[in-house]
Amino acid sequence: MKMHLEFRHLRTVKTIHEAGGLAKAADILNITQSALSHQIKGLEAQAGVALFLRRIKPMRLTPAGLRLLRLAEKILPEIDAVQTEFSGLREGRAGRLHIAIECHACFEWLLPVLETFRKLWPEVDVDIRPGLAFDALPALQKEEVDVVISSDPENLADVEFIPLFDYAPVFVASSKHPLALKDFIEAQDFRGETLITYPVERARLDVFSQLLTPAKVEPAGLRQVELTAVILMLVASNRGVAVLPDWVVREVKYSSDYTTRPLTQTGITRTLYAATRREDLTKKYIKDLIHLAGEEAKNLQLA
Amino acid sequence: MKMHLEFRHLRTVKTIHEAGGLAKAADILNITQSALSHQIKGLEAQAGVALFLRRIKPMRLTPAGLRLLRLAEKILPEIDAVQTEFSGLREGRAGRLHIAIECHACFEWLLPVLETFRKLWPEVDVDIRPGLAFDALPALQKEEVDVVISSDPENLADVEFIPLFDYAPVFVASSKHPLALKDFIEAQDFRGETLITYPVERARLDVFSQLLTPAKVEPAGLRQVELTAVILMLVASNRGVAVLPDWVVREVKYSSDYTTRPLTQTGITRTLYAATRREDLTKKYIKDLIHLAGEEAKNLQLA
DNA sequence: TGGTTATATGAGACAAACTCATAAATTTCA
DNA sequence: TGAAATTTATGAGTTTGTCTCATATAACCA
Repeated sequence: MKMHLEFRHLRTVKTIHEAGGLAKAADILNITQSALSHQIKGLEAQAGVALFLRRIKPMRLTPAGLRLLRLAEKILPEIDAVQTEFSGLREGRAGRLHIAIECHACFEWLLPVLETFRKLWPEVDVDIRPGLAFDALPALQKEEVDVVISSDPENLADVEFIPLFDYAPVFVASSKHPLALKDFIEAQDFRGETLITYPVERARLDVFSQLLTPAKVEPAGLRQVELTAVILMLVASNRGVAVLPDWVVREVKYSSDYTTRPLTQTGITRTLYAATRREDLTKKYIKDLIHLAGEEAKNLQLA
Repeated sequence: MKMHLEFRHLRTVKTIHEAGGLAKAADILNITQSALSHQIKGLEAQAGVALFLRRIKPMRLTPAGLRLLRLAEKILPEIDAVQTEFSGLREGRAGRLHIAIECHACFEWLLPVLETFRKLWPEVDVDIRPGLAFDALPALQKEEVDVVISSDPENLADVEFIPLFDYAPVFVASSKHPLALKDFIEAQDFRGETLITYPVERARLDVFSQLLTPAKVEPAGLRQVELTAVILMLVASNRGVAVLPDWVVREVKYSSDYTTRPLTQTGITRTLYAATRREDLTKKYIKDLIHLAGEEAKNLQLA
């Protein structure tokens, strides 16, 4: 004997209890009194227990019925909460914004952007996922993340790359370093140096993809460091050289013992993009994020 | 836009998630894959949000779908718990046993009985309600209580009075009290005494209903005391006399400074009954309670 | 790219739930 | 106490929604 309880039944039990009678409850629920009578009769038959005292006239709950009432009072608000959340989603107030960043240094400007965003869109679930920095675009397509920050746009059917701002990867070295005397730095200059980079594959590092790999130059040494601040400290104390986006060295002032130089005579310019699924471009909060990123970029350039 | 969420949907969401696909879930739920497809399509239409990623092949939950999954995982166990409780009720293992006691002294033997009962019937919700000692029988008929302990049986259509045991209301007085010298006590003997009783109406007190009211005798003083132990203390210190069921004075030995005497030459014998709704007589635990009460009574008589 | 697996869709069958009309039971009030 | 009013129950018929069957479409994998 299996009981076929449904939300309808819980709502009925709760309403009959609160209204203090079948007829009034029927009125509240916009349903006939007959329907309710049939409904609870069916429920009682399936449950195998009496839920209401019928001998009494405005009918009341039995202990078993009261148990069901407690269940209703626990469960129904949960349903309502979910309904409310969903209405948020429908109306674009709520949603998920999980961001994958390919460029390791992007924390620097992304965190303040997200701090602002969070206040504007309190119902949006924000997160940064540096974990899948390698294959972020497949993750985007599989809807595991919603935005990918990248400087290597690809031509994909369902993904749109929106330019955020331009930046220049610049050479960073200790002020006492011999190369600090040069006007600009070329690939060859790295030959005798220890290069400090973020711990990601070479293809994702501007130094390699834009300079060293094309010139087939291999630095004397390599060292991988997670944090921007630490990279700059190591560079300042002349333990190696690095290449970082210009805004990083402008913004972060952990030490003044390093100098920056452009890469190549003309300098290298790159563009940072926000990649999203085409369908998500209609979402206001996605557009807002991109806008905020642009604003933040301006601040950084001026700094 | 109203969302018509039902338990069925929660089960579906949960099963699809666990099975890792629509087809497998359909198999587990003993339903066609088509039905599930229709079901979630309908749900998504009404909710207005996508619950599953259809671009991916074994389809997966969207964030909204995951929200629903969390709801399912919270709610479904609650349902199961209630189902289990109800099956207990159906099979007579569980139920409610709320007892109203008209006779105030009955705590003395009822508590140990219930202690035993509780172990035998762990799923029965036991309670004593001394509050409605006055109109206990209407409460029984309205299913507010399930058993009434009373010594005044009435002839009611739907209520059955089952004799539990006989007892004798006996006179209790200080050992130093002049009446302690008499072989038996008559109504007239109360004329100069202060009578200590439970705080209930006269009609419910054996002294009045069986002795004083018929004889039109009024004691010199009256004092109402809640607790049996206190009544006996007061009697022992000669602050008044009392009439209590014989088992009380046999069992409770708070003080040895009091003596008991029978009421009238022949002694008065009364019977204590358990009143229940006729329909409840089929319940095993009700029969068991009555049986246990009889056993306890025997112990008291022997003590 | 073609085979395979997984999901979607449409039409019809079926069952559940509702409405309407009315009966039965309980309470109220004169 | 008995008639009126109120409240719940019941049966028949209709509507609504959910399921199945057959088949189309889409994604995955080699």
